[in-house]
Amino acid sequence: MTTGLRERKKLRTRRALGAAALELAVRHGLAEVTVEQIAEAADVSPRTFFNYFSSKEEAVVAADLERAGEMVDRLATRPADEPVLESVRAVTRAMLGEPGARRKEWVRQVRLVRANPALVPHQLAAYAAIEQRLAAVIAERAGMGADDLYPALTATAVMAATRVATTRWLDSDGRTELADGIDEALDLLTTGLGHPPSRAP
Amino acid sequence: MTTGLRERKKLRTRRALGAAALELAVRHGLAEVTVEQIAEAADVSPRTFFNYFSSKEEAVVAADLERAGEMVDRLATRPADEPVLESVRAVTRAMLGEPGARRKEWVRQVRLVRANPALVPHQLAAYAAIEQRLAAVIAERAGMGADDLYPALTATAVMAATRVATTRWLDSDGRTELADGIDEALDLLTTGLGHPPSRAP
DNA sequence: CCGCAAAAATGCAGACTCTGCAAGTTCGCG
DNA sequence: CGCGAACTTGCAGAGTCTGCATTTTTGCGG
Repeated sequence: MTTGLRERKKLRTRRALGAAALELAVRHGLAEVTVEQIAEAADVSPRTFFNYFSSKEEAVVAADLERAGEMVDRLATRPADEPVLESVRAVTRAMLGEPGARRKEWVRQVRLVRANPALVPHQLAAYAAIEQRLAAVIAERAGMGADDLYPALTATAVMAATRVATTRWLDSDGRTELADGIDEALDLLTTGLGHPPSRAP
Repeated sequence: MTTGLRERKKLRTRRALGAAALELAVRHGLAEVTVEQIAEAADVSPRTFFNYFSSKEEAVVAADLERAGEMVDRLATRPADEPVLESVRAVTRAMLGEPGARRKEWVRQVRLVRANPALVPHQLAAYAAIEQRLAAVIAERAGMGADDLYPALTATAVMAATRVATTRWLDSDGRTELADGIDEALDLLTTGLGHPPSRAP
């Protein structure tokens, strides 16, 4: 087992801090929340907070980073001969299907980011970190290096597709299905962006 | 004319601050530079610095934001019946061709970002701002709304392509031509990411 | 040319962020 | 058990960033 009591406790603390940050930010507004409050809510000292995150923004975004990381992990387990974008499709649908309380948490977080432009840079930074890992997975599939153009570009494009679809879904305010939006975006990437899609079917 | 003396002076101050921030960061390392030093170098008070930028990171990245904005402006002047990705190609080549001292400045800046991960979020935030405008231009071309999927996704994808190509170009350390890399990336987007490109020609 | 109202720049106080360092505490391995 | 590594914590200090009141510039109409 890779999980000593030590590691588990650290993870719990980390999550507690992230959750507290999100909770407080949603309730009082990001700007009104101080690191001291977050630390107190998670029952650690302010100094300890900074041992885990370098800012409250990072803490708020941490859960999403973890989530995206899990997505890449799952991607790595898909059959190697499946086209990459198909794998993404499958994993996305799977993750969107399962959710319990985590999904609600995620939606709150995404909404918070929209409401606080100050969070955007941090969210993007988190995604950028994931992109690296995603590129590695794609590269392996394609039998290329992680720094070849195709894997790198595909990784960013996939993240972009997800982001755009998510944004549109939020804007639609429940009138669309997120998984469908992501499918549509992935379709566009698959067939190429050379021309606008012909009129809706 | 839209440019009163007032506006011009403001722009000059803004640029002076950005340039000073970049210069100092390159010379002494980003972490070693304080807002006070930047302000002094630009001959304004520290307080004034914050009237223009909300952090030194933002100041460092400002020039690139301006540059990207110019790119979108030029894009808007291309013939409306030209395929979007072709327009991007043309504008990119044009801007990469012209440069005088500005290009060197840009390269320094991009290198600085690579060396300081702390800048990544800010760089990405700048690009995200541009994406909005880019999406609007693309939407107009395609006769769609700026929040339709195609324009939004294409805009992010184009930015992503540029970013990836730039990164790869930097890594290649002068052994490749940036414009070629961007072309290649745009080709991929045009033909679709469904399959890895067949072996090199 | 003059003087005025708007726009900018500035100084200052104060709250908060974040880091290094030097203790304490806790955990798990032998 | 008992020790060393890993964590947490407190503290001091430099720096960031904001609001507010004040002073300086600038553009304009008379």
